[in-house]
Amino acid sequence: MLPGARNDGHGITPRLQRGARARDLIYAKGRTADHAIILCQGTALRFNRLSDGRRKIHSVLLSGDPISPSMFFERSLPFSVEALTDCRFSVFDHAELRPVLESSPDLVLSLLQAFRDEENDAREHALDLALRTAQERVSHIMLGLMERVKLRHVIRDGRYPFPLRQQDIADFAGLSVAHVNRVIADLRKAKIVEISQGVLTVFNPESLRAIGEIQ
Amino acid sequence: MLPGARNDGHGITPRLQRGARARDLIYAKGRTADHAIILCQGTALRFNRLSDGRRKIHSVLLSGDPISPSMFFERSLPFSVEALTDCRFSVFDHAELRPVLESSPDLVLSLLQAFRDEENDAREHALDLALRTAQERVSHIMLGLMERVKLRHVIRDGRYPFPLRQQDIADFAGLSVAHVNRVIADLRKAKIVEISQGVLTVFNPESLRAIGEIQ
DNA sequence: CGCAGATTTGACAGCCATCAAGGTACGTGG
DNA sequence: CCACGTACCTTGATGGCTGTCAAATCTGCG
Repeated sequence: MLPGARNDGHGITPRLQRGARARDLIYAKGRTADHAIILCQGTALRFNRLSDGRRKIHSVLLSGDPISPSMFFERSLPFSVEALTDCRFSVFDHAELRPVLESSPDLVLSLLQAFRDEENDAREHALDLALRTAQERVSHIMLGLMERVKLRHVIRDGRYPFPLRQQDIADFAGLSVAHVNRVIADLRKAKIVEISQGVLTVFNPESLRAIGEIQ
Repeated sequence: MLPGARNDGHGITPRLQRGARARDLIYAKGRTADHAIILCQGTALRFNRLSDGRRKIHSVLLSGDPISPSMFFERSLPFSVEALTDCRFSVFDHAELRPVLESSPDLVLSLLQAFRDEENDAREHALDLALRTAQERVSHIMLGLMERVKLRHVIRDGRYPFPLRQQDIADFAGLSVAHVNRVIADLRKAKIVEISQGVLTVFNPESLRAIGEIQ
């Protein structure tokens, strides 16, 4: 199925299909936008940047993810979104969305559920940041992304597409690049995982889960 | 207005009014519950506990706050809730809630907005944990609570009701009690704030904001 | 080839955790 | 009235995890 021919299963046709190159800004924090955006292809990052240049990545977006559930009824968001790889995404106008939402209770329900998932994610992430070590956080990030990538790709030989650079992992896990590098080096030396050319190879998933699995 | 006489402004009457003593568990993580709970009086904590006993506080609930927006349409939550002070709360049955929600679009909208606020809160909190120092986090927690308490109480002489113990602040900020104590001691020595008997006295709000205000 | 971006590594420092001990306030019971 | 227990706050000593800074290496690409 071509991206241009897709809809969301609710009979809504996107007004626009658009693309972005890796590192392009898809949405700038606070910018007014009367539309919702859903990622169709590629990987993107939700993040905030502080005045001193430090960055916090809130989540990684994969194909099928909306930029944010809020964007279905809000005109601006409190974070930015940037393409990590080349992306394609669909744009849905608020004007066209509103009547559909108002007449479709189950669409509203999936919106509520999307919000619930986002909130649970954010809470779990905060728990990680507060209580887990660097090793645990990095492993947990890998495991979380692996789970989601599995739903979209056939995985062979434990090789997962993994487009995050070490700087991205650092900004996600609240660590310095140097330390993320050391953590990954340790995982590599222990023959648990290896990252190379945007591919995460998992040699020992049990050990990885033992370190990064929550609860 | 008596708590028992309150409703939420949408014409829904709570099925039950209930109370809890300080330190009582109001809701246990994962427990099935076919109702939503709204705090009417007192202060409560949303938290998770790890198997090793460590605790992460996700947020502080004040009067008027729902235990969680999810609870309006989910049967269980992924965290527990405990009374910090003596509390009163209202219980709304799902069975009675559902038809009201389905027939009232603006109620659903406020639910969506509540979710948006929760998510933004959680994200901002994660950013704090990832990028801020202990001083900044503790000050930020104080400022956030002060803002919300201002909406509910008349504040005189910079004296805010503040029921969190140092252990609670630690579990909220992802710090050890010992270090929270040192941070608070520094703030006291700098004549910025003082905590005593559940009252936070702010001597120098400008300095506090200079440390803990975000952006 | 040469450049830019990313990864890797080492030396060093600092923030904060851990552990331990003591202090204070307050209620309870003898 | 005092002894005692409990909960919470306070403080010091020590160490470790992780940040900072800097430089070298690697990689892809024009």
